[in-house]
Amino acid sequence: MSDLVDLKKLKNLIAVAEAGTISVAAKRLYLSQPSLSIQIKDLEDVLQVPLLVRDHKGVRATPAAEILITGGRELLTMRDALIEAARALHRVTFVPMRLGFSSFVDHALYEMVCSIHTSLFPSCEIKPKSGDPVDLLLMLERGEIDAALVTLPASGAGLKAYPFTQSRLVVCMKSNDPLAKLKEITPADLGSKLTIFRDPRQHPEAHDRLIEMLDVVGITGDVASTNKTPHDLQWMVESGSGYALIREGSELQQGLVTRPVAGVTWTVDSALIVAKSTSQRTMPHLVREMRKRLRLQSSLPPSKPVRSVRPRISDRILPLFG
Amino acid sequence: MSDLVDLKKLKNLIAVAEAGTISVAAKRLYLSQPSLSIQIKDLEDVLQVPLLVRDHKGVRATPAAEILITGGRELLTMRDALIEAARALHRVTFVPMRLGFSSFVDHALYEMVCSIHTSLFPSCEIKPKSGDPVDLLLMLERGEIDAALVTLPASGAGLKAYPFTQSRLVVCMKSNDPLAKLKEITPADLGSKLTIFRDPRQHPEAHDRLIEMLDVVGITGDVASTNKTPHDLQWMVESGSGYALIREGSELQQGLVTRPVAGVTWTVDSALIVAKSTSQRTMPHLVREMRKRLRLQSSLPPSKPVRSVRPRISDRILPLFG
DNA sequence: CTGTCCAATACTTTCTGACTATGGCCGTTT
DNA sequence: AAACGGCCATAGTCAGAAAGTATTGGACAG
Repeated sequence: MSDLVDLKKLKNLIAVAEAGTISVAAKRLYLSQPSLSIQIKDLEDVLQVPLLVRDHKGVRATPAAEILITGGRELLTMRDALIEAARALHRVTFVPMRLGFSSFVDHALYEMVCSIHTSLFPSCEIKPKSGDPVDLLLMLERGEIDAALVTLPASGAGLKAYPFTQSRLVVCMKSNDPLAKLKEITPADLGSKLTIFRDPRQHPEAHDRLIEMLDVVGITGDVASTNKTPHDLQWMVESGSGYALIREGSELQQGLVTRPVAGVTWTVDSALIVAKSTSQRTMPHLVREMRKRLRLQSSLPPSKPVRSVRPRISDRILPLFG
Repeated sequence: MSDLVDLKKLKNLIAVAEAGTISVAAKRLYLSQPSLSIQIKDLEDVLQVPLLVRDHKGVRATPAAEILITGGRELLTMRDALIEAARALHRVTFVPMRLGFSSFVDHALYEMVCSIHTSLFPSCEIKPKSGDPVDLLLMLERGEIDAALVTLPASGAGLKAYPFTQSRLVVCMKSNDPLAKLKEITPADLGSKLTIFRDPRQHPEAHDRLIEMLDVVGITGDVASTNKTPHDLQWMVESGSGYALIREGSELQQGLVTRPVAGVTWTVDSALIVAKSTSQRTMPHLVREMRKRLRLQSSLPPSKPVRSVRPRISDRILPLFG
């Protein structure tokens, strides 16, 4: 019987008791409410003991559950100590995780990757390296870094991409621009004023695709200004040299606004690229946990029919590899 | 990281260390060798510590593994105590498991069911009830028993069958019978001497199918003697009133032998029948564990192309239910 | 050499576990 | 009252984890 009670279940029971309701606990645990309900029910079935008293405003732990909770906490700390002891004995230090990131990747995503990795592997140091996607991919192939956060498309020998987030692209303009009065911009409005771009050399594939997509709606992307960072991009807009496409929800400088483009939905995908041959064994766990957390909060806010920057469906499934 | 180390893995690590080789431990744990290898490897990857020193004659635990093993044992006993405590608090007694069985079901199977159930749920009493399949199924439908071990086919409203074992049927005869000199009997040899049967009223469906199968090879099953138990069946054979079909490998009385029938492979399936609505929440676990144990040792010893007593494939998948 | 024993790898299959959607219950609000 | 909102439970579906099979490779022992 005891094999049917594992530490994960105990941990979740504790979380439920602490939260006072299953739904709240589920949120904290990045689980759905039914999953957690079922876990508790399984415990009750196996032990044949009621653990929670349910009422309309939540749940309360029964005395039996209290025992399990205190004992469970003890077990959990003992397990941690045990692992600590075993690792200390060998005096092993984790090989640091060398994480590359492009400056055009959402900072929150980068933070999330770091925080999840350190919460999973507290003693594993992260060595961040910022760089251009094209360079990062090369470094990955050479084994100089373990993973990189870049925007798709991204390809390289022996690399695997795990798409994490998808954001809509919107037009960035000065707030006193005449077009800023409109709720939406039509492609025609943009005319030839979409001139401010990210430096194509940073990510040639992404640039080509973007130009391609613009072409589809009749916009010729005249690259007048190329920029190394999102910050520079906004400065250029501010200085009045034209419009730029940026990630919806980006933090904006004073005096700038963004407007969606009517009739199209351009999106940009951020992904973690990992070399299949990496010696970092932490990567699969990191990816799994990231996916778990992003699952529930995913999906773009509904606005327009979606049409991706990346024309082929296959890209979404296997954006890269050769 | 610690969430990636669960008690099951620790338990298996302990088993490996105790066994000295992964293969042996796998057998004891009713697992395949690769599964266990992978589990250990996962642990080593997560902890980034080598746990086993492999050589050609097995494995040896590293110091780090020793720590995990002693600590793990402690954790396991603490968990057991914890569960015990929680259950004791509520003074819950398991509702006993009422298990029916037909006397024509292999006794070893019955023993196995009981031993697994009590090893999973030590404090859950088993109340065995022997009876005829037809009666047992009725009792199941009425909720008077929780599960029954019978031979297929078996059907009933709201019942679900879990086939466990499949045995070949062989002809039982006196050892001084002229046919006993042959290695195999042909259906023609049997002629009309196959006259000793199980009481058809005990299990009408099974009887009908058997007659049907005999008919296919041109044997008319003249039911001259009907018997309530396998024991009685053998007595009848011994007394010389004819042949009987019995489960291969059955224990035989003095003076009796069995011979396979050439050209056909008749088999009999034993299954656990469970009422879907039973209040016994232990049943799913019992079934799962039984399947796990039978998986590795399953499959009939190769002898002849197989042809089942039960004519339709669908029976194997869903032998019953209405 | 060849056979045996053990562990590791590659690939496939099974089944757990998590999700979505929905329904019922109970208070609170309009 | 009726409608709404919060909470838990159930049903049904699906992806991914875990287990299995088959095979390879290495290291003796005969």
